[in-house]
This record gives sequence, structure tokens and C-alpha cells, in this order.
Amino acid sequence: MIIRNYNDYLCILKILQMSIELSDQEIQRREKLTRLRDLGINPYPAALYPVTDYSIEIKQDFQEGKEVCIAGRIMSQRDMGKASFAEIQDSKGRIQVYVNRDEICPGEDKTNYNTVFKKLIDLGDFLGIKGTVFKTQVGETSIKVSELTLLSKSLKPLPLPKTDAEGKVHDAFTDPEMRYRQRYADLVVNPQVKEIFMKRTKLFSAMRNFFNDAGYMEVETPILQAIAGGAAARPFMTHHNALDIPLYMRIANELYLKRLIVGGFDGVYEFSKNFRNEGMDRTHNPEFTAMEIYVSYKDYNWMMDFTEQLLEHCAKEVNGTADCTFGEHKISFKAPYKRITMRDSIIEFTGFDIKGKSEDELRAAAKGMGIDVDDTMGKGKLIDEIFGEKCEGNYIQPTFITDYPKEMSPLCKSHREDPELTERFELMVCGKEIANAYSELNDPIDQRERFEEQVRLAEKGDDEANGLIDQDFLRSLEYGMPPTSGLGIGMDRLIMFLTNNPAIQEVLFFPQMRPEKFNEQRGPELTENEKLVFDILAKEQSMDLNNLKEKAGLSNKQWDISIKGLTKHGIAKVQKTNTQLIIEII
RNA sequence: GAUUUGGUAGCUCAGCUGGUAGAGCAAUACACUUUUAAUGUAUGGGUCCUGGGUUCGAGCCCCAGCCAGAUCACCA
Repeated sequence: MIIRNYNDYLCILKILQMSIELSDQEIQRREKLTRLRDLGINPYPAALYPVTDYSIEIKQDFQEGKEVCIAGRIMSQRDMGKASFAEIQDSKGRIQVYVNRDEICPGEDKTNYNTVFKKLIDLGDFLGIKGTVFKTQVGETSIKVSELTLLSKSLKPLPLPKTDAEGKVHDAFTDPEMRYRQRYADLVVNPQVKEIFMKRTKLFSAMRNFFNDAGYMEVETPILQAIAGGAAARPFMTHHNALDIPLYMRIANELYLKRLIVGGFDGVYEFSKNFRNEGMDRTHNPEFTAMEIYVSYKDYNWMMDFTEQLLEHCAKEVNGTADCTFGEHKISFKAPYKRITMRDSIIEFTGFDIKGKSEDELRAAAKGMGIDVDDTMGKGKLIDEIFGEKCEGNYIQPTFITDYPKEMSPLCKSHREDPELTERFELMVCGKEIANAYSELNDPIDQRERFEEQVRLAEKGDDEANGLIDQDFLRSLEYGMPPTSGLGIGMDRLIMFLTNNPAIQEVLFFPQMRPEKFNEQRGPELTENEKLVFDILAKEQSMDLNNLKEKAGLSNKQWDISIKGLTKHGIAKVQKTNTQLIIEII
């Protein structure tokens, strides 16, 4: 076909469009689909496949000659003429299979081996395997295949890390961006990633079982809230059309769980997806999971005992031991944990005693320690800054920090011995907070005053203080809430410690990422410059290159890009003669 | 938000002072009936993140942007 105008070109390109966008290997795999169908093989069959066994279990419980039926992806293939070895990966691991031509093709027709298995099956395809268990000459447990079924064809090549004899991994799939964006591929090829998420699920069930055994009830509370309370953080805002009101995604579930204690439950807990519209980094994702539990007739001392029992139990369920490694640190979740008041901790690391000090004295002291302070900071905030700067990082082993200043804890009961303090603890591990608990404030009048104080702080410019008062929550307290202790645990943080991962993205299946830009389909459109060059050339069909360049009147760079574009699309071709360069339309 | 490193074949990565874009694996073809990072031979495969600029000539230099990582700041 001679291309004479732009429309001709469009026709050709539409036909070629598919092959322009797909890689070599992707095209080959699509062609194989057709060839399989031509052989009467459905690459995506509907029928169930009667799996009887799993890879790891066959290897662990070796039984010579056992008939098995497994299914999974083919992850490696070693053809040796009339016999081949391959590895099948199922949900539990991998096992080698031995495919012998005459075993799977007992008759004259060897198509199933020569064509289907050796040519049309690709790495990543799902296969069903029937066969018998045996050991090869080198002692590897394998399955001698008697029947091989294609269960699903893979059209896109997977990354292919390989492990050598020394256990060294080659070509590892490690790029975090690709791993997070294509977690499915990450999970297929990186078994250690799968392990993290299995541990994550174990942690949740361990905690759930611990609470259920203690007689507490798992509940669900609203995620869409008219007032996002229970913490100081910027919420995500949305809008309800029918009610025509703004709604917020919850930043905590505390106030709702306490309403349930008012309602008469002894103990309630919830694994709560919370949403905070703040910065993202290796320890913060916009949505994260907290666990909060409230138990009536208890105080924060009881809760400390409960927490250390809980965490020891969880660590053992997840890792089989209370000890774990986090980066350079060895930590032990075995109870009991060290307990120290915030005042003593600050004395220990700075020599400064915060007791009875005024706001100005605290500000001066903080300044003296080289801490950035400003006028919007109240007493609580100042103490928090001092603690965060000078003390927090020193607690590697699990340590309860107790008795926080009142200003920092608007939902916590005043300390029974010192009205400046609250009955609160945080649990620090490796210098990070993983749990936070109170003897909950149940005096409705005190609570109202604390909220009002928060409003004043918000007006003063402390952007973490909450500016709205949850009147309904106060009303519930007025009916009376029993003495109650509450605990919150950052589940993502905890699983980071239990799996030795410094990044929250590693313990979330799908961490938040900026949306990926999929290449806009490079349609048959030519760029303006390409059209310009094409039009000049089309009149002549063949021209001297320099002559064409001059007529186009483009800058060197733009000329270069345009002509490369045209040759790449296969509409123009440059030919060398002895004396000159000729460009012609194909 | 600041600093910094990176983006090259399906994957992992080289690429010299700026001069026709490379390797291993994967793919394609052939050989090989107990291999295991199988092996041997041959072949194909590229929007060098995007857009400008400098230059006779840019993967490389300059400017702007996109995406990600790391460090720091922020974060009850």
C-alpha cells in the first residue's frame, strides 16, 4: 500500500496500534492464546480443578508414589529434550514437577508435550498437575506428571528473581515504587512479602482472641462522622448529598466506644480504620489501623498489666517468641515492662523537674535545652516537646511512660494524687509510641471544661487542638459512665516492630501512592511537526534530506524528533547514497 | 516542606571526555529423557521518565516538570 495522505496512514496505524503499545513478549503471549484455541484448548477454562495437595506439605510429608493433584503458577522451566523440569508455585510454596514426554503423551500424538507444554506454556501460567510423588537422582522431591491442564494463561511476564545454590537472589524485584504499585506481582515473586502479611493477619486474630477470651465484645462504630473527635488531627472532609451536610472521615473512634460503655457494655473494642489528612512518610499513611478497647470498672494501672500480657501473647502468636529484632535493636515483649512517670523521665535525661513550674518557666527551660518553642504552646505542649526531644528516643525496650500533664490529655481523668497530671500512659518501643491509654474521664462537667480549653487553644493557633465540641458525647457522659480504662494501639506500628520493617508501606498491602499515569494511548496522531514534514514529503514522495529539513524550517532538535518519529512509525525512510541522504515515503 | 539519590530492553543493571545503545536472566529457533541460577548454538527485542535548550551531534551537559527512594522537618 502506498501512503499518499494522512488518511492512508491512519488506516495502517490502526492495524498496527496494538503492536506499537505492547512489548515483544506480550504480543507473543497473545499469539499463543490463538494457537492454544486452534488446538482446542481453552486458556481460561471454567470448571473447578480438584486440588488435593499443597507443595510444601508434599515435601514435608514425603510419600513415594503418592497420587497428588496440585495447581499453581509455573515459575521456572528446564527443558531437556524429551523430558523437562518445572517449578509450580501454589499458595504455600513451590514444588518441582517432572514432565516426561511419553508419560503425558502415551500415544503417537506428542503435541501435548512438544507444542503445548514446551512452546505455548509461559512462566506465570496457572497449571493443574496430576501425578505421583518421587525423588529425583539428586534427591529433590518432585511430582512425575501424568496429566497437565492449563488453568489460566498469563499475558504479562512477571519479574523473575532467581535463587542460586548458595541462596543468593539474583534479579530481585526490589524497586519499592513498582512493588507497592503492583503489589500483586510483589506477592507472587517475593515470598518474604507474603510472610509479612500473613503475620499481620495472625496479629489481628491473636489480639481478637485475647479480647474475646477476656469476655469483651468486638463492635463497629461510624466512620463517617459529623464531628471528627477523639484526637487532634486534620480530618478528610466529604459531603452527604441527601442530608446536604459536611461529613468527616473519622480520625479516632474513642468517643463512640465510650458511648457504648455508657450504654452498659463491660468491654468493647474495635479495629478502626482511621483517616488523617496530614503528611505522608515512611511511618505515616493517610489511612491506618488503630485498635481501641474500653473496659469498665478498671483504671490505667490495670490496663498496663493487661497491655503487657496482651503484647506478650501477640508477639508469641505471630513470631513464636516474645523476642524480636527491629533494625539494630533486640527487643523483648515479655511482661512486665518498665514503668516511669513522665516527670521522672525528664528529670533523668535533663535534670529538670517539671513539677509546679509555670508556663513561662517551662518555656525558658525548653529554650535552654535548645528546643524550638513559640507562644502558642501551652504547658502541656511544652512538656511534650521536652519529652519528645530529650527522652522519648531513649526507650528501646517496651516502657510505660505514665502521668502526662493535663493540657495534653483532654479526655483523660485527673490524677488521683496530683491534679496537674492525668492518669495516662503511653507505651514506647524503640523510641516510638505504640500504645496510649487512660483512666477515662467520666466527669461530664470536667469534660466540658476540657473541651472548652481545647477550643481556646485552637483559637490561640494550636492547629492540633480540636475546635468543635461534641455535645452529644457530653450528653452521654451526663447519663453517667462507669469508671473505665481505655487503650489504643497503632496496629501498623506494632506489626512493623513484629516483622522488622522500618516503613509502614511494607506492612500495608496497598499504601497510598500518587495515582499512576498510564501512558495515554499513543493513537495514530502525528504531532504538528511530524504532519508538517509529512505534508512536504508527501508531495514529492522522495526528497533530499537537507532540502526537506530546510523547507520544514524547524529547529535542529524539533527536526530531529519529527524525522525520528516518522521513521519510527514506518512511514518514512532515510537512504544513504554515496553523495547524499535521500528520504522517501514507504 | 527542605536536601539528596535515582528513572536505560519484560526483570536486574552497565554505559568512558558528548560521537551508530550493552550484559545477564526472560523471549524466539534448534539440540538434549532425573535437571535445578540446567547446558550449548543462533536470533529478535529500546519513547534511554516528559518537555524545552546548548551543540554538527545529547542516555550523558543546562533549564523546567513528573514519579519514587533516603535523610531531615512536621506529626498525641
